[in-house]
Amino acid sequence: MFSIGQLSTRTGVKVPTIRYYEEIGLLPAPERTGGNQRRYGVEGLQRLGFVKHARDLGFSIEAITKLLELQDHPDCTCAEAGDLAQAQLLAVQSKIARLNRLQAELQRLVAGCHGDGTTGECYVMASLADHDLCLDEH
Amino acid sequence: MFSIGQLSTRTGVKVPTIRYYEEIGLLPAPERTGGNQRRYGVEGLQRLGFVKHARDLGFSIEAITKLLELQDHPDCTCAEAGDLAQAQLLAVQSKIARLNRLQAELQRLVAGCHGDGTTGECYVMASLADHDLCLDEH
DNA sequence: CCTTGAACCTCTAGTCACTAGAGGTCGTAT
DNA sequence: ATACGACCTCTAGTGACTAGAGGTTCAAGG
Repeated sequence: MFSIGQLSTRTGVKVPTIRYYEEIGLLPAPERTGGNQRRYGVEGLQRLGFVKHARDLGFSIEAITKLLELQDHPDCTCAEAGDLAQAQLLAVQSKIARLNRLQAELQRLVAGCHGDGTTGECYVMASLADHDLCLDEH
Repeated sequence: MFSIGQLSTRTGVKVPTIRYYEEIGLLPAPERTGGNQRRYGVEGLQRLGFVKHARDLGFSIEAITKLLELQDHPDCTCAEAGDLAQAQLLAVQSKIARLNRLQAELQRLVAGCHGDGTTGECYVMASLADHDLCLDEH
């Protein structure tokens, strides 16, 4: 049996976050001691590990809820899990593309600034004020 | 003079968001008509354009507040603006690195799923449940 | 057995950057 | 004069937590 603190150190999920997950129904309410403290079994640890891992991969709580439902009904087809992962992959890829564009502009912006003038003639400020100075859309 | 709606269509910032920016002090309170409606001049339009552009580049409201202060005192050195842009660039780059790692794992995850089994034997589910199946840390 | 102190409990409120909705007023075109 | 869209304020909600107050329980050392 694990206390909530032990679960926290083992999974890397903070204690208030674990309680929050329970509150929103992502984790089932565990047993309690006579003094009303949470005690988790191995299955609680595993479920939280699953949640943590999926969160690290950027899955939303909503998506994780669906994944957990699939996990609880292991005879359902796995296509849906694949779809969720696929959607997550596309979201990640579009974020990367967008960030790459931002990176390019920020690099241009930083390169143009020598830190030796006043903001009145600063390329960073001018570029932020005037979108037309950007090379591409964002 | 522009109404809040005209400002919205010209900058692409939604009307409630403009009011929100005013509320938190990012935009100065504009003039009002006799009937209490906001009327903006060109400088209001420009300031909102600046904010929009910086937000699109991922600057936090806090950072934008600083940038606007710098803009309002154009005789200060621009080094600080450069620092903010530099910090933003580093943040973007680390996000990109992280997302690239996630992308790799998600691709592996999606590739391993053929959508023809049950979740009991699904690679997606197994991989999410067991972090040890990951190739690298995240 | 007793005490100490860290870990636990609940509850409320705050974070960021908005977004949604209710219920009412204003401006402008016909 | 009358529509009707755009505007106003205010409150509350979003996601995914985080922080703090104020109180209780557990486990280890004496």
